[in-house]
Amino acid sequence: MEERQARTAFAALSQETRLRIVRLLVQAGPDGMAAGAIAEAVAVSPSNVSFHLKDLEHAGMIVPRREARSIIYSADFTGLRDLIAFLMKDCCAGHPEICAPALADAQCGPSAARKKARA
Amino acid sequence: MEERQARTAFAALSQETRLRIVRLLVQAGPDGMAAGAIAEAVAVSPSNVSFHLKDLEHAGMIVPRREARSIIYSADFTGLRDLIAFLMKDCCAGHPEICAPALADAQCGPSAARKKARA
DNA sequence: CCTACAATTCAACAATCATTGAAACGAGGA
DNA sequence: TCCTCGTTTCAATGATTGTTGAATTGTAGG
Repeated sequence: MEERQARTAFAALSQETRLRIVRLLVQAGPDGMAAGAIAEAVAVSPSNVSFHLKDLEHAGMIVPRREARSIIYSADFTGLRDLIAFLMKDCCAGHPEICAPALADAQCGPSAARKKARA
Repeated sequence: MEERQARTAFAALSQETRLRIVRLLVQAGPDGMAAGAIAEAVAVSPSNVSFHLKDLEHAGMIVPRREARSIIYSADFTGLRDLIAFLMKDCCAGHPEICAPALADAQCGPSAARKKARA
């Protein structure tokens, strides 16, 4: 991931409403949520949520799809993953021994350790 | 890590000069660099670098120490680690199978895999 | 074709943030 | 003590960003 792209993603996540939207959509999973439902969930006006959704989409954090009259947004797990990778690469650059413990603390779930061991 | 703190960190990293400073200090390691040296390295005025350093310090991304007449800044690896953990927790929440592959891609170095396997 | 609905776009305004240069501060060395 | 160097603080300015409400676009049903 390029530095410029990473900065755009960081900027997107630094805003309260946008971060709440991302967390909401991560929880919602691949099914996603309609723009209107998101607006209601985070309690902001439709035009405002649209503004932020566009920003998040541009930052590669969410992805839209049309479904009947609604537009459904869902988290872009690839984008989120790439951002984590960028951060880890910078954090650990030349100092794996300092950052490595973070991996243990930040494990996603009980299966993660096994997946690592396989490698 | 709290959401508010994470947002402050994201905001800090979203600015070009600040991100360059963080990457510079990560590379510099625990020894860190003096404010003046940082200013020269990223090619901005002393007052401007001071402004950004204060912001990064407030965001928990760097830590200062006095040394003779200079003030030495170094990367706050704990803060960076916490931010990664926050991102992974949000990204993976309820979906470890989607995010887990990121760990393999983002390994710090060749020794990381062994350290994981040990766990 | 007309109406209703979901979402976006637009223009305007308020608020926040980045940059600059001058001035002030604090720690050493002569 | 006085002077110098490294850094920070301050006030002013310009640039970005967030918010609001009205107008617009696109989709579906009567």
